[in-house]
Amino acid sequence: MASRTATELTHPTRAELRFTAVLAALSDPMRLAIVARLADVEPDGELACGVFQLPVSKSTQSGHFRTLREAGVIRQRDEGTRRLNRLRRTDLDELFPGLLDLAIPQGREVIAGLAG
Amino acid sequence: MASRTATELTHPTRAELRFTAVLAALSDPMRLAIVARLADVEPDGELACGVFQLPVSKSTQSGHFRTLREAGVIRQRDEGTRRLNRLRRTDLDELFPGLLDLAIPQGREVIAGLAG
DNA sequence: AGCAGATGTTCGGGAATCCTGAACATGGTG
DNA sequence: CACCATGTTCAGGATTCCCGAACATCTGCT
Repeated sequence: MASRTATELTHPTRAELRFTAVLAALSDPMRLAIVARLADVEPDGELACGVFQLPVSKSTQSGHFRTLREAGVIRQRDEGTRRLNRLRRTDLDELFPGLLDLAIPQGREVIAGLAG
Repeated sequence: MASRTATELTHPTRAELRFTAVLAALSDPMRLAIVARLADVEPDGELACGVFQLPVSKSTQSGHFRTLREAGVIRQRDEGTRRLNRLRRTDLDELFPGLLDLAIPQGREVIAGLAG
């Protein structure tokens, strides 16, 4: 899947990262949860889209990942049938120091709220 | 004006501030510019809505202020015919330390881009 | 008091965005 | 090859955003 032919997995370069886009990407509970789980497997840890069991439809989840990638919060690559996601920690820490450290605990709270 | 009778200027308490709402409020260039200008008159400095000369319509600007207030980023009070705005610095710093210090320079860049 | 100006808010319509189920595409497996 | 698993795309309805126009409130002037 992943339609490699159609959507070529475009990522913004570090210089192209925009604060407003990153904030917009992080301003959603589901996306915060995704970021927090990715932070738990750092560094170099990757998680497939499917392992996140969020209470939203599959297409909505797909949209969330695209939003995060186009904002530059995560990096995606295809491996076989799965799309693997990794947090762009170094880029974000360099440009917006402290932001991820603020967002990640908030994402964990979302996860706790979903489970509990 | 300010329609004191209809919309009673409701502010969230500190405990009611939500990270996602604050991030959403800060994820817009115009609102970032507002925050940066309010930061320049801290502490206890207040600015009327009208002093911000943003390239948006008056009604849009009014909506931006409401978004910021309902997210808990600013505090508003009416004085005569003007609505005065103040940054909720202590609340935000306590709950999300570093976030404003990240957002304010970004807002200044927006302002510089508008002037230049 | 009455009227005009200043400052903001609200309302209605058109544009853009978000969420979802259904259909589609691709890779792995028996 | 048939089948399943993983994700994406598409079309629709609902929500949100932006704007101009109209409205509301306060202040000042005569």
